[in-house]
This record gives sequence, structure tokens and C-alpha cells, in this order.
Amino acid sequence: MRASQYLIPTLKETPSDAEVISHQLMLRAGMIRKLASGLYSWLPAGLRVLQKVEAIVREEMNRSGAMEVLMPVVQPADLWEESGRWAEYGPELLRIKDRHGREFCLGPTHEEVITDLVRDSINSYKQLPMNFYQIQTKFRDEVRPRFGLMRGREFTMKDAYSFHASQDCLQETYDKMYDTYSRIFTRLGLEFRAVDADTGSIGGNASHEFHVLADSGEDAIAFSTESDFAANIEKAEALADKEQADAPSQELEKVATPATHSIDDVSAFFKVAAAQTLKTLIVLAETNEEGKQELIALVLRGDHELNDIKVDKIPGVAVPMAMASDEEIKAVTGCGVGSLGPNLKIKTYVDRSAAVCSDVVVGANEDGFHLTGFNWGRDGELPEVVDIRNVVEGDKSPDGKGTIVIKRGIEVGHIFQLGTKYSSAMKATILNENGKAQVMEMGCYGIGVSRIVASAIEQNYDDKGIIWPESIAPFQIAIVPLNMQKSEMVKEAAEELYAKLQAKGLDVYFDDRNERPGVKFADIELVGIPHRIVIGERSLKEGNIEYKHRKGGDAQDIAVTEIDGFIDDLFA
RNA sequence: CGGGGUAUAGCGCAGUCUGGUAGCGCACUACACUGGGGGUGUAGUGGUCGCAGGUUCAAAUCCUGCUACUCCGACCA
Repeated sequence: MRASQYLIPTLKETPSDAEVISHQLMLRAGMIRKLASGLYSWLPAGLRVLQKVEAIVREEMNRSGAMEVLMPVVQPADLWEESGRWAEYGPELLRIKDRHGREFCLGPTHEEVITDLVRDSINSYKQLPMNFYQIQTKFRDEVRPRFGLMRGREFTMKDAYSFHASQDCLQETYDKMYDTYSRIFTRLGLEFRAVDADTGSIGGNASHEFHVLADSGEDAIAFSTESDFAANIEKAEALADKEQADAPSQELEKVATPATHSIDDVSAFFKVAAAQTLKTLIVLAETNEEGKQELIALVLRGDHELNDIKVDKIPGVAVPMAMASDEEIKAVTGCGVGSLGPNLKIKTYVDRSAAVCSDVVVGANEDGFHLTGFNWGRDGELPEVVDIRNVVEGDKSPDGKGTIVIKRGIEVGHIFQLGTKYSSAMKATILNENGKAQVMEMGCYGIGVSRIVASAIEQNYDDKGIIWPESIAPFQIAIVPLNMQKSEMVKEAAEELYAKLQAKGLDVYFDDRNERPGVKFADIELVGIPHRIVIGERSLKEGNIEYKHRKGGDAQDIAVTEIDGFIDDLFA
């Protein structure tokens, strides 16, 4: 492509409303422009990247045996009423009416449409399994669109839906998708992790999220230093650092601790680490038969953080988890929040790590007092032990291998075993071997295509701009002729090379603009083209042209006569 | 939805308090110089100051209402 006939409107200054680096750089590199909040136009160079990502996704999906389809963006409300989601889905679902007053929505996802399609077209177990996918625009009316393409309202997604006669068969396709996704992200040149995810309200048997690792990621992921273990921090199991508590070495002592409430206060007052203290949190219990909500105490080590998703799973606790108010606590325990400790007369659970502490500082359940030298068993009965905290760096990995490291990730893929949620609601059945109607098992598999583009930048940039992975760069190689408008020699050499590289099937960016060298170099670096060839009179007279990679290293001279072989090696 | 901020040329901003001819840098156009890292000079183009009312001889500036954008949080995945 000739730069003089192509639009890449680069910006020197960063638009003030761009917060994250990918957003800033895509704007600056002339790849996208904002139309309205959460809505972006793709400019030529940006679209090239998007299409390269799509191509890789498409190739690998096809290779896995999935079939590509294309379903409408606008979907009738009837289908959503059938699945129950018309009522279930909140304001994120953009609802519209046509001229006849009939209700429709803009599809945030396509379970209903595909299920409708399949129930009409598939009748026998003999036809299964089948896996359908599309690469298409989705719309979700996000509460707060932000971070540019990272959380837009309109975005490109690859979504796939598989149908099965049995759970075993679903598992098989699920595993195949897991492998396909791993292959896709590897080909995209991204550093990623597949993590065990919470299946949440939909239920189902298994779910994995695929995260691109980047400091700006919205999710925290825990993984092991020595094994494949990786899980969303919300789900990662937290182990105690030892089997059982050490034998007591201190006597229990009651100490007056005026104005000492928080864990920070307590550890400062007693000059002990927060890990040598316990904190007691009070949450609401489920409403009982008399319509009253009692309280439940949760004991954690002072330095640990409560995980509310884990708490939701403890029997008897109100869902979603809610902390009791100061008044409720005072009324039941007779003391303030800052002095709570073990041995309360209400149902109590203790975290695994808090259960193996010895000689710790705890609240005395009496305002203004704490106990030191507290030991379970001797000084209080050990309540039921549960896992209710977030994992922290340095914890033992749940699979017993290595320790936990926490990094941030951007969710770019999610695979899910749906089970029969939609197929049963929408009566998508087949006849099984026994001639009986049977509801199909379903799986669904999503990839945020436009989000991948942004996440690739979050992971690969420097102070000069974007550094695209080779597989998705808008152009593979740039030719920069210097002073071509004046130098016939340079012009000839550049044109010749341009023709040659194009003939090799490469995506070439030929900067034939009458700009100063600095402008061209800066643009190419900002846009992030991986390979750069500079043709100038100076080196040309010595029979050379100059090559440099975007990732750095010094420029190297290549003899004009050897350029063919050099290029072939580069893209071998 | 709660709390903050912003809206003036394509981009980044000043001017608003204290009303009086709409400005600066970048970009853009023309010409000249320059030609291996966003170069220099000269001359230009481009704005209903977010919208609608109001006050005033006079409103970017003061008042009222609205809208859009944005940040933090809640929510969602």
C-alpha cells in the first residue's frame, strides 16, 4: 500500500478522554475514531488488524470442525420470552420496536437464535454433535463503557454454540474448544492463561476463561509458579500454610486497648504482624421461619481479605452476602465492631488459615479490650473450618505444586458448558437411540475479537507506540525511501523493492509521501509495523539498504544484491 | 444509579472569576529553504464558544433549564 494513497491519520497529541494505553495508541495511530460513548469506527489500518484476528479465529474454528453461520443482530422479543431472558436481562439489553410496534432487541449474544435454528433443523441424535459459530457484531448497553475497545457497547465477537446428545459428548467438544482457543491465542502471539472460572448463576459443569496477561487487566488471576494451575481470584481455593496450629507458648491475657479498632490499630498497639491477629466479621444469615435474620460470625486472619463469592456458598448465609450493621452487631454481641473476637454466642465459621494460628491477638468481645496469647482449643472451641478468603501471593497452590502468584488479566475468551438451560426452555429436542424425545446438551464458546486487538496493545507497546505481534500487524513490513522526490536513484530502488515484496505476497507499507524522515519513522513506530527497510542515497551508494526490527536492536546494512534471500529468511 | 469534572478550530489548551472586535501550539493550504529522527521562514484557511431560554446597550464570560462526554464507585462479564 502506498502511504500517499492511504489514510492513517496519526496524532501527535493524546486525546484527553483516552485513559488506557491501547485506547490512546489506537487513536494516535489512526486506527479507530469514536462516534459516541462506547461506539467506534474502524479506520483502514485498524480494520486490517481486526480482520487478521478474525482470519486466525476463523481458520482455527474451521479446523476444529465447527461450521460458520451468520445470524441477525436484531432479534425478536418472542424468542427471549421463551428462554425467560426478556425479563431476566436488565437494561444492558437494548430493546427496540419496529414500525408495527413489535418488540425486538439488539443481540448481546445468540443462544436463543441458534437454539431456535437448531430445534427446527436437527431431529436425530445421529446428526450430533454439531458446532456452529459466527463472527459478528454484538451490542450490550454497558452501564459504563470505558477503556476504548476494551469495554465498548458495540463490539465484534466470535461466538460458537455446540449441541450434543450426551454430557460426555459435550465434554469432548468442550475439550476440543479448549485446545482450539489455546491454539488461537498462541497464533495471535499473545501471552495468555486459561483459568478456571466461576460458573455463576447459569450453573453448568465447567467454565474456563482465557486471559491475556497485562498490568491493566480488570481481573486478578492466581496461578502456580510450578504447575498449570490457574484460577480467577474469586474462585481460587485458599489453603492454610500448615496442617495444624503450633502448641501454645503464651498465656491468655486480657489487655485494655482504648481506641484500638482496626487490624492496623491492633497490630501497631501490640507491635505484632497483622498475620498474628484474628478479625471477626459479622454477616447476615438467611431469613428463618419466623422471618428474622440472625447473624453469623466469620473469623479470618488479620492480614486476609474476605471473598464474598465463597461466603455465598456457606449454608445459612444470606445470598448475596451482606455485612451486618453496627447496630445489629451491638444488639446481638453487646460490643462494637472493633472489639469482636471468637467465642461469640452465634453461629461461627473460621477460615482455614485462621484455624491454624497460635498465640494470636483477638478481640475480647468487650469494648476496649483485646486478648493476647489466644489459642484455639485451650481458649475457645474451634468452630467449623471453611475457605472464605481471597488467595494471596505466596499461598500454597491448591494442587500442591508451587506457590501462588497473582497477575492481572484481560478476559478475551470464555468457554462454557451450558447444559440444557436454553434447550429445555425452548424445547430443543431430538429423538435418541430409544426413539424418545430428549433435550440437547449445549456448550457455548466466545472470543472478544475487537477486545483482542486492544489487549494485544496492552501487552505490546513502548514509548514510541504499538509493537504488533507479527501475525496481526496491519502491515508486515514498511519501506521508507529517503528524499525520494529528489533522488531518482532512491526512487528507483524503492519502487523496485516495493514491487518485489508485493510479489512475495507480503503486506507492504510503502511510505512514498514527501515527508521528512523523522515523520515517517515516527509514524511507522507509532503504528507498530514489525519490519522496516530504509532506502537512502548514502547507503545505496555503497550498495546497501538498511533493515531494522520494531522491537529494537541496531539497524543492519543489507547488500541490495542479497535482499531477496534476506526477506525470504525473515518471513520463512 | 450515586458522587466529581469537562464542553471554545481536526487534536491539545488559554480566555469565563472582573461582560466590551475569539486567541495560542500542533495539524491543514501556498511558496521558498531544508532533506537519515516529528526542521525553518513568509503568507493563509478554518470556530453559531455543546443546545435552548433569560439578564444587559453589549454575553464564550452572568442566571435558568437541558444535552453530551468523561473519571471514581456500584453493576456486568
